[in-house]
Amino acid sequence: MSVNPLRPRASGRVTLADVARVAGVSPITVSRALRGERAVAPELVAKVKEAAARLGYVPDPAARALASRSGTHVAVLIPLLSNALFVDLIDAAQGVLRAAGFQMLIGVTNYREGEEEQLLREQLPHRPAGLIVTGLQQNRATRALIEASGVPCVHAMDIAPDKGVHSVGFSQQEAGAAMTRHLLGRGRRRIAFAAAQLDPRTISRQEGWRLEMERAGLYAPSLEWLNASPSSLALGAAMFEQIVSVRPAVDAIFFNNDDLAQGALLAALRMGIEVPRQIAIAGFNDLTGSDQMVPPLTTVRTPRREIGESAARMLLTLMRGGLPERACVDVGFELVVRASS
Amino acid sequence: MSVNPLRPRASGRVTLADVARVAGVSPITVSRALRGERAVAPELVAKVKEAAARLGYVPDPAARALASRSGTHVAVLIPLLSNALFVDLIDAAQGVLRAAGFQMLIGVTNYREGEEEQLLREQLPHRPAGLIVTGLQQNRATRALIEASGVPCVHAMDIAPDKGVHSVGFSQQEAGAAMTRHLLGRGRRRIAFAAAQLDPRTISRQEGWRLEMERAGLYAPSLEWLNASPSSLALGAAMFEQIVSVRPAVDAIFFNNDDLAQGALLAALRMGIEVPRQIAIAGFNDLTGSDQMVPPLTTVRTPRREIGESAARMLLTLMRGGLPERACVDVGFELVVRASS
DNA sequence: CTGAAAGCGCTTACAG
DNA sequence: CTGAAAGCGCTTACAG
Repeated sequence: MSVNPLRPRASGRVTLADVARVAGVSPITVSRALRGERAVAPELVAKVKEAAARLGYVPDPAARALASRSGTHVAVLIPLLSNALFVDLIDAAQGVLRAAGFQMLIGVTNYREGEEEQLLREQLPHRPAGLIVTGLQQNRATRALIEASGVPCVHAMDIAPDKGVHSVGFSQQEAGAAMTRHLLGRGRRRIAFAAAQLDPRTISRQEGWRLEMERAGLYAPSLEWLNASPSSLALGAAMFEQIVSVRPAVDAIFFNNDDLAQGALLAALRMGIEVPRQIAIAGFNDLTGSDQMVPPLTTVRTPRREIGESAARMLLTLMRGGLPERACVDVGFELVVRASS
Repeated sequence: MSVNPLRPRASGRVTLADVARVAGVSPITVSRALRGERAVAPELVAKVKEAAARLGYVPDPAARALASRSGTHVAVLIPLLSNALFVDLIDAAQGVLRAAGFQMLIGVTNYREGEEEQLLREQLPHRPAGLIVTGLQQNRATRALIEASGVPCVHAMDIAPDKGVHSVGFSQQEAGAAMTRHLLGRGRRRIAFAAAQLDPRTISRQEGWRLEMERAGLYAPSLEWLNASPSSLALGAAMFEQIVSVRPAVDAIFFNNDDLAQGALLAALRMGIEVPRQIAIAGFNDLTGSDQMVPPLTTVRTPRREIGESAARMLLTLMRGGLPERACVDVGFELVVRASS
């Protein structure tokens, strides 16, 4: 049992002090050299880095968080893990954040009222270095919490051009309008809007649809089919069956999410209804499988990975005390026209 | 600017010491009373809790982690976020862990060689209170890391009845065998096994299929269709087209994951091949939409939420220093026979 | 059952 | 450019 002189502490863990001893400098100099903070003589930096590497030094995040009052992790709040949309978002953000040395803590609200606020109250004591939240519709208390914490925060998925917040996303309303214009351009007149979940982004898309329908003089409340249940293929199938039976004159349905539209296409198949000859179907998000449907689904491709990356990068800038080029990044969207319309 | 006597610290944060002062006890007593550790006089506990509530005291996780050498979070390592299987797993585990006051940190390996080890090297310095990893096939270095860290660890998805590890899952091989027996029972003879990703659990299922086929005297290497690409509907469609064109005599295909099988069903629809009359299709996992397919998909329902919850509960026991009733929990699986077979 | 002391491993704020 | 001191807010280990 010989004691390795390079690892003097019996506790096992190599600390800053160990590195300092080996490098022949003070602990604070090691701290500064390793973080690249303030000016440290280049030769000392080299000596410190070599010593740290030799000892296999890994900084203790808990000690760092306690001393600096800011952790090395970012908290990300999303509504759902069961929607590929948000999974893509966090997966992309994760990549950027991790490369920069930040951990990511995921909070899921399940679209529950007050859950975002509750999660924040649990998260904030952990001193996250940054925050990414979904959408712009935080309640009063949540906004106050964020503000008071002083933790940099980026809003993902939607954009707020004027407000004093940082956001990355695209105009949900404009996307809803674009799909509606496409269907109108194909000669469809009685275009139903069918949605589930009814989150703020859904409502924005509905607004886009409604404005275009009104402009075309075709809007009617009976074309709106809203269901607050979670989105799913089964629900889409059920909504499709209901719409075609109650309103046989409807000649197109714009579903608010691809899973609904996929379910509708499968229901049409079962019912022997020809798409798009008898009725056009459109979706939203371009989820997995939409290109494989029979017929392939017309939809709006939403660049959620790009949103995740861009939001993470913006947050990185804010966490480093910098100012992002723009406080609001519009990544746009893409109409994907396939055979279902 | 009057100073609130209940919040003496200018820094804003309410600390243990503040609570101790108000309750008229020492800080360590507050610590013990709040954690329910060791015996503290009931009346003191009440006084402390009241003071803590009045001051709105929230323990600082960083300070606690530094002092106790153990964090208040659990690290969970999964292969992919884009597979609903793992999302369900962590979502369920999250619920149990959060209710017990633990945060959850998610690491994604993307099935990359060595990535699990790398993630662990990043995570362990954060002193997680516990670990949940996917499967049982960790490499040597990874197992050594876990062992040396002393952090309690539960393996999810597969089971290890004999080994000295803690596991929650079901027998992947037995599930593969059960589906194969079902297809054989329906009179199918040339049952192909089609798989993507080829992770250890896929290989186990293949083993189950192969053993049953051999027992029936029907095994042939030409029935194995393995593709290391990620699983997707598009890949399932492509594999289906290839199999029926190269081996027209195949009368059933057992796909290793539902997304492949869903893609195959849609491809059959496009090609005008009748399922199950001309060929039977079976999947695995019972993912969203499988019951909506045309025809609905026969599959194996895997209780991943139950696995997540059970693994989290077992870990909770271990983290509290207890010994779980059983080191290996088999949650089983369920054959779901629908019209596609 | 309760507490005074020491310490976890860093960084901040102040000097020089 | 470098460092000695103090402190972040808890818990451990030792007494009594």
